[in-house]
Formats: sequence, C-alpha cells, structure tokens
Amino acid sequence: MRKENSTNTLNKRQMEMDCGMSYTLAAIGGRWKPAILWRLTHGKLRYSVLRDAIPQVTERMLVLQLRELEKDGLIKRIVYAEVPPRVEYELTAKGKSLTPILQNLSDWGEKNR
Amino acid sequence: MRKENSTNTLNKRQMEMDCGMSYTLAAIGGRWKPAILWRLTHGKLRYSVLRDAIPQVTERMLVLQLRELEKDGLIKRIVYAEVPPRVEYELTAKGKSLTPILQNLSDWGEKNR
DNA sequence: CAGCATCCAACACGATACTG
DNA sequence: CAGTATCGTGTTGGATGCTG
Repeated sequence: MRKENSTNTLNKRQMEMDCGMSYTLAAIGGRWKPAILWRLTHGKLRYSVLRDAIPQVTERMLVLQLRELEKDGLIKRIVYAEVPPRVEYELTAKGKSLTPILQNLSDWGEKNR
Repeated sequence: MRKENSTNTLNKRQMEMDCGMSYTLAAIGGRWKPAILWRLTHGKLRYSVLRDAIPQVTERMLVLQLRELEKDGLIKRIVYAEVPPRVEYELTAKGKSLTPILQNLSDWGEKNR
C-alpha cells in the first residue's frame, strides 16, 4: 500500500461517492440478495415459498442472507406463534425504496449482456 | 441443494430479473470498480493519475480490476507508443451508460447509511 | 416448518518484491 | 511509467446432516 499524501486532495465528493456506493453494494451485493429482494417486491412471503421460489439456493445461504438483509433493515421477519411454526418475510420501507434501483440494475443487465 | 421440481414454474420474468441483476452486479461489483468507474466519468485518465486518485488500492488490485472492466467492455485501454510508456483509460459508451446507475447507488447509500 | 451446526473448497484480496 | 510474480490470509459459499 502506498503512503497517503496529505497534499493529495482527493476531494470530498469522490469519497462520498465511493462510500455511498460501497454501502449500497454491500447491502444488495450478496449472492442471493437480489433474488430475495425481488421475490419480496410483490408482498410478504413465507419462508418455504421463498425457498421454493429460488431453487438454486441452499437453505444455509438463504437463511444467512435473510439474516443480513434483516440486520441491514431491508426486510422484516415476522414469526407467528403457531404450531407448526410459520415465518414470513416482508420488505421494510427502506427495502422498498430499493425497488427502482434493482429494476435499473436488471434493465441495464438485460440490455447489455 | 434441493432437487429442482419441474412443476415449479419459477416464471420467466423472475429469472430475467435475477439474471440481469447478476450480470450488472458482476460488472460493477468488484471491490474497486465503482471507484475506478467514478473517477473516469469526467474523462480519460492516465494510469498513474488513477492510481494516485485511489490511494487505498494496491497496484495489483487496480490492474486486475482494470483488466476486468476492459474485458467487460466498460473501459478502453489506450497505449501510446512512447518512451516512457503512457497508458490511458477511458469509459466506453457502455461504461458511460452506467453513470446514472452509479449515481443512484451512491445517492441511496448516502441517504440510508 | 423453519431452521442450525460442522466441515471444507474456491476465490477475492492484500503485502511485498521485482521488471520491460 | 506501468505494470508482473509470488505468497499468504480471510471471507464466501457449498454439501451434508441434525433439531426445536
């Protein structure tokens, strides 16, 4: 790593750009997060439905990514006190605000791949 | 991995969404790609300028990510037949078309972190 | 039903040294 | 100036089996 030069004024706008983007990419960048978020855009889904809607994901990864999305405040986990257990996942307002961005990413990908 | 059920019609729109997004995220998702792309939005930059504009990156990673961006057609590498050598990097049209999307990602990140 | 625990492989990324 | 080469590490994610 090179030494950082104090006269090197990489300006504030650039750092904020990097920073904001890193945050967003970390939030949606997991291997299965886009798939999960997209499935949830049309409403609440039960764990088993979500799982069956993304057949390629292992349960381990599904749960891990759901937990991260929850921790980042993008989805809400709703546990019903029933037997057998029922758990549903739903986008939060923050999560919903990502929808147009996900759409943009998808559109760009479809057009350019 | 669960066995894929042939009656499980995960519909075509969903698969295209995932697919397009995966493609886009792979294109911009590298650790330093957003930083590189952003630096290039205002025009051609020389290798050493780019390097000094992102002091945290090692040369190894910078070159690797530049090569991938080039392979994906987002940037163009221009080598001048001079001594000492000079190399410049520039966004392609495809790369430029990402700018508004990067801006969205940055804005969302700034607002929500 | 909705997970968790364990083990393991692949890869991304960093540090450091060297070069056409 | 603009890179390569080599080595080492931490994280990501997959396979498999078990559980409140």
